[in-house]
Amino acid sequence: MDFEHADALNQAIRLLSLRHRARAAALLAPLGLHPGQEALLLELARTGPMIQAQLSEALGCEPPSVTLMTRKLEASGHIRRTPAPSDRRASIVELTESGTALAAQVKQLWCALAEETVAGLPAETVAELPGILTTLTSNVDTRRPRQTHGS
Amino acid sequence: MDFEHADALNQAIRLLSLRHRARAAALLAPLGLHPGQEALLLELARTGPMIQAQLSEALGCEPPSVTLMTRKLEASGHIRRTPAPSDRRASIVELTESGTALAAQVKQLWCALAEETVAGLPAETVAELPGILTTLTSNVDTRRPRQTHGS
DNA sequence: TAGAATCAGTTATGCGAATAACTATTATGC
DNA sequence: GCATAATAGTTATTCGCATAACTGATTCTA
Repeated sequence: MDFEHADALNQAIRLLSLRHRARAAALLAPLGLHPGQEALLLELARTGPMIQAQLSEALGCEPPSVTLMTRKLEASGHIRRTPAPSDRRASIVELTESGTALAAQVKQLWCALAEETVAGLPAETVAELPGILTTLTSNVDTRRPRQTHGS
Repeated sequence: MDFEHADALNQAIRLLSLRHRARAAALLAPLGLHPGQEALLLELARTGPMIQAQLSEALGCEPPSVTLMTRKLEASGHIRRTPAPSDRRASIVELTESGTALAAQVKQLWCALAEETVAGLPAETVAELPGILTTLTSNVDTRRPRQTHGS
């Protein structure tokens, strides 16, 4: 691949990151959330209470990041951390009532953001987009080094 | 769009950001660069000397970010900042010899990264990928609100 | 069962990037 | 020409995310 195409691709990914995150930040700000925190709330809403190591795995970020995010979400009252009975090293993280309500709001925002993001694209492109992006992601994934399609 | 699809898309974009950036960081580290700095070098290599406001526009990030990045790249000797003769507010940023050589290395890495990123995708998907990503980006762009294809 | 390796979580630190607030310069309008 | 607006750049602060180094708890093993 020549540099022109390579740069177009890498630059497009970099800019999409910036803009999509900035747009998410703008939508989440009225809820008092910073981008990244919504993923934690949504994961808890989807899967239920879990320990931080599982959150780290599910969110695809490192444990220290989870420590800081959980601390802030706990301070704002959206999650609760309780010691795990079977493992005194671990903390069980779960949504509070406030957090559950907030997650429901985030879900709506999330749909609006996705629709806004793919506006103007043909439906079939939209349909295959998640798969394409997932392939790209696993191609450059240094944590789980390969395993493209989960078949 | 229902939440399942919306979340799949938003999450895929978020994860691609994290992983692509992390992979870029791993490739750039041996050159002494942090991700984001390579874009500045490549822009200077492509367009030539320019002032920071133009860099901010070209890179799609805010002026304070440019201030910090230019300071660090200047400290490591890859760029040079000289006062603009016609405007005493502005600084002209240009590559040094070291920066020019580094940019050439970055170009090679950039091609390798792009090829790695799109591995396993059909050629026609790869061909339309930059356009799709650019559309997504301008759909959520809060700086230049719309104007998808530059026709 | 004692020692080693592993694992959960935290702290410290550094980076990119953002906003807000500020200085200094240039351009504009009357 | 002078007051006002707009522009270039910086500083201060905040956030997410990363790595490195560490503590404490658990598990494996010899």
